[in-house]
Amino acid sequence: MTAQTSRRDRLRRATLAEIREAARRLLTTQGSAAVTINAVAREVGISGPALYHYFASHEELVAAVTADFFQELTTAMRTARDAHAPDSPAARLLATCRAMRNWAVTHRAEFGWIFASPVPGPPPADQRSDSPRSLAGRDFELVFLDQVEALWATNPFPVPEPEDLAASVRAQLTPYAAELGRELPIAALHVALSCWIRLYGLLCMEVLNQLSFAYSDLEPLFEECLRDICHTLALDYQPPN
Amino acid sequence: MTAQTSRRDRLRRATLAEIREAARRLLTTQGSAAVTINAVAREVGISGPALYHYFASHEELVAAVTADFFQELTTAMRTARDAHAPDSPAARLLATCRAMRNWAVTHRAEFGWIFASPVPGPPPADQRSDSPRSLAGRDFELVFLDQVEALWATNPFPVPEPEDLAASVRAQLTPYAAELGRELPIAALHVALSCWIRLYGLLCMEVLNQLSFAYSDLEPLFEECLRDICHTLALDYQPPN
DNA sequence: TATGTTTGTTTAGAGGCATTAAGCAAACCT
DNA sequence: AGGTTTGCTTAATGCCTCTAAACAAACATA
Repeated sequence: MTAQTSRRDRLRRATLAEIREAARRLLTTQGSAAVTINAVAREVGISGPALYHYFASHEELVAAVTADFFQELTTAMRTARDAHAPDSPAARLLATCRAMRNWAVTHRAEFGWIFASPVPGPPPADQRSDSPRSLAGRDFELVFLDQVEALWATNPFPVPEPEDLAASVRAQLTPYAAELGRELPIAALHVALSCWIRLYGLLCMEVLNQLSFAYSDLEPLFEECLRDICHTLALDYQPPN
Repeated sequence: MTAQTSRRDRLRRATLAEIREAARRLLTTQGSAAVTINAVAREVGISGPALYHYFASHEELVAAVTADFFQELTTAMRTARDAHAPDSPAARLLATCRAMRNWAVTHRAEFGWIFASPVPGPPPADQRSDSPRSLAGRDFELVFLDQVEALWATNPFPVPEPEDLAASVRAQLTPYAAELGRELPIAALHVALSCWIRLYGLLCMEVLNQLSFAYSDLEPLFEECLRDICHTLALDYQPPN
């Protein structure tokens, strides 16, 4: 099925990679506004419109680069997780989260790009959920959720009683839970997502410089957040290193 | 001191207001990318470069509009707060926070603009902290912090022991506390900021559509967050309405 | 009141960006 | 060997930011 890599195929693949690298280089060195079709083409050594043979539009190039970032971040998290045995779920979850923040602060431009790049919500009908960008984003979320699911299987954590879970939350989460197809009750999924939102939201605010008016190093806040999350998930918090 | 409003002054002021209104209209109807100098000028009825007599650059126009949004949001929060007597601090704080979310979801474009608009951190030396945009942003944060301070004065909430507060947090917060000049111990300030970060972060993620993959209506999540915050601040949570 | 300055505006223009169109040459396939 | 696909180029359109030059009306003042 995988087309035999003809000479042309290999060249094309190499150029595609080079283009994405150039785009990323421009982003990290000169900011997101510098990632223009023309500038990237110049960087690669081809002339403007030639780039349209590789990406149909500026938006598509942006999406491809975003997918790259998601994948790299996801890989970093998975790698950190796998450095700990499956029978110590707390260590695995903490390592995953810390790897996430570590990637975010060592790749601020890329992490901010993931956020600030236009995710205009669901205007284009059902959001083309098969685009590489969406797939990579999905995969990213799953790193966390899958671990909570594994945790639930062996060390179930307390969840709100059905009567304490707002009916609308249950209604909203039902389709998503079905789409996930995981063995996680709605209430547990809600707890997991709440934790995820706190983590992700904190990093978002850190990288978008919304907290620099008061804090310069958010690592202690992040660790406090992890402590809270461990408490919520009935895990033993362990400080880093 | 206030210059007597000559005829020219009045006209200028009117044009300035009209320009900012036009910019906002373009933002809400066509998205942030549509807020260009040319488009705004067209909307107002003057021709491109004329707008440079009112704003020195596109960036400055963006900053002015951002300041407008901050002010409007701040006013909405203060108004909601003042609808409750000063002797029911819980009601005042809850009303403030709910007004914040209400403004955010009824003015998604504006709230997202506040976030996504380039706050490139502290590259320009000390961040020109006297720009209208920065002042308005400062004022916005104070709506929340001032209430926590008032709360602290009458109903002090539990704060972490000094030995539980990371030394670096204390070090980081000391200059900010001094700059605030409020009667709030560092530990209490830290608790207040943690609450603020959760609130603001949740709204940020909601408006930036980072949660739409699972939730469509985040109001219940916001109320859960408020419940947590009330618990942290030793307040009685009261459901809305 | 006459004169000079400030202010609001316009058109022209430079330089950049996204994108499309037309054309050319090398690589590929048959 | 000939036709097709692919990669690339230059032109060209229309948008953008921003500067420059020019002009007229409003203002200030001697």
